[in-house]
Amino acid sequence: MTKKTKIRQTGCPVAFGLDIFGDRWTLLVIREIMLRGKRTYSEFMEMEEEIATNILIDRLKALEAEGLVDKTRDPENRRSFLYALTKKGRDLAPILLEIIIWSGAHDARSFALTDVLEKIKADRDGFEHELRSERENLGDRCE
Amino acid sequence: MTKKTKIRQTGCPVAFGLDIFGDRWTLLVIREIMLRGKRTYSEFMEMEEEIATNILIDRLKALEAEGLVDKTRDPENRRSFLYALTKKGRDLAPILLEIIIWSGAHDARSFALTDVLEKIKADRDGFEHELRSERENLGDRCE
DNA sequence: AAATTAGCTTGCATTTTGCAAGGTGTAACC
DNA sequence: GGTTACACCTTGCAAAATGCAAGCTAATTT
Repeated sequence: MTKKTKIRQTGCPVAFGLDIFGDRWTLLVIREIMLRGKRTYSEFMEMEEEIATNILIDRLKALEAEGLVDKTRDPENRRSFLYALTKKGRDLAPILLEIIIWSGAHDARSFALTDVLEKIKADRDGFEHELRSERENLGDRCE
Repeated sequence: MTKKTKIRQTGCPVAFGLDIFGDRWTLLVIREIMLRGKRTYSEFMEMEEEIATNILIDRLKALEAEGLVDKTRDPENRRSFLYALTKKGRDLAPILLEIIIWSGAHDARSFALTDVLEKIKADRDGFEHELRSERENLGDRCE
């Protein structure tokens, strides 16, 4: 993992959050897990934004180190691992939803995840609760 | 301004948002304006996290270019400029609030902005509305 | 036992960040 | 009106992060 980016010990919650997910890739990995039900390295590699292998593994290790994801062996495929969000990771749901709402309002070209945006608009709290629930494979339907 | 970071034309609202504020500094500048009522370059330079001058001006220019802040001459001090959030910028309020909530729940050391966190807990929608309102000097009291 | 799959590691070029010093256009002071 | 100070930057360079391509290892399939 690339040298841990300097932590700003100012006690500010905004700075704390940015120290963990304030970069161009971390929240995209979270998105893949939370909204598209992805769970493995190879599935993450399939994301549209073409993340580089070293960046992906770096972010996965950082997320694991911060306690946002758990990594376990896939019992059904011993050469694969399963990455799953912890509660701390699932608690990012509202942040992700607010980003989607903001971009939905301010970017005409944000056509992906429109099903998600519709769900948010229809029942924000219900959908957020769904995302935070522990069961897996939730987001498979999101496009 | 440093070469415009590559835009990911995937149409994903999460990626779109990250293209604009997915770095370690942009949302801290927004925080200074929105929660602490700061308006000038020198006031931003006073932030606890010690932003470098070139990074600050780079982010201010990017925010202006993206239409999140307006830059005007200070009518009362011709050598100063005033940076103010546009509606698009103020609409980031919920994202900032959710980050504060998340860190408040997952970082014991996030002691700054506790007054903000209390306000959010007491009346989330009211406080968000207050932040989104057009009048200035709102956040002066936040610590 | 050869090929394939899944998950990485490594080396190197490019880009961004961070740090320190310097420069420019008001404005205030003597 | 000359010096000083303030506010806002600019520039040069080192360090770190990102991006790209190739290669490597262990588990599995053929």
